[in-house]
Amino acid sequence: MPTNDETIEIAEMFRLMGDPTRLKILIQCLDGPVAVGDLARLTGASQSLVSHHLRLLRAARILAAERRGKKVYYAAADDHIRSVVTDMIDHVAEPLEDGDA
Amino acid sequence: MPTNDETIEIAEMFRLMGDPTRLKILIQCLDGPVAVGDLARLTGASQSLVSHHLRLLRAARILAAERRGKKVYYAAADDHIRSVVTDMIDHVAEPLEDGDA
DNA sequence: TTAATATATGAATACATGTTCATATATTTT
DNA sequence: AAAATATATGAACATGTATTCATATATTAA
Repeated sequence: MPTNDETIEIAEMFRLMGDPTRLKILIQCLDGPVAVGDLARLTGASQSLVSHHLRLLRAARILAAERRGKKVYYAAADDHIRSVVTDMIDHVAEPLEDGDA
Repeated sequence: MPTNDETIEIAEMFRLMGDPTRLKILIQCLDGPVAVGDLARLTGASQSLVSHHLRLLRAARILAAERRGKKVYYAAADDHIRSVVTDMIDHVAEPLEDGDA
């Protein structure tokens, strides 16, 4: 059972994953580093909006940034992030279970 | 890679888990059914607020309700929900990893 | 039926937040 | 140096939402 502070921290991470635009960005970053411009293209969001969201995801250590020349590449911070997201993807992908569990 | 609709659905689940009060409720329901009144006591939130949140969690099939006499008991809907939450708890509990992964 | 307990709901509100627009900063190229 | 490309940031706004308060509904007890 997490402490109160941990619970708030966990909620904060879920909250950040709980916006469709941010989640799309995050999903695109699961398999490897993606440049900001590409994220904008892939998600259909504006460059500005993507940048704003990236700042939040970076601050929460959900994504990690790395600069290569003019471009900045973002990738999932670690395997835990990846597993939480893929777990939820699997959850939604599966058919509904029986109610009498 | 989830479809756009699936992504929105996943974001909605994360969003619901992303509020501290709701997450506290959800965590209390991980190990077994808990009555509404007890959830209010355990989380320190008002009965009304707990009920409002329970409605959202129930509607999203994150929690399942079962009535026994006067009381209504809530529990995590399935193992996927449990694993997503416990995964995140483990993630936060662990020390920071090296950046050169 | 009335009273008591347990939960749910509707309205109102204060606050948070996602998005856009304009602009600033950083990096490379010429 | 200036121009071009890529990303970041600040302000403003419109919308969403967590919470409270009062009240309604459901179930059991007397």
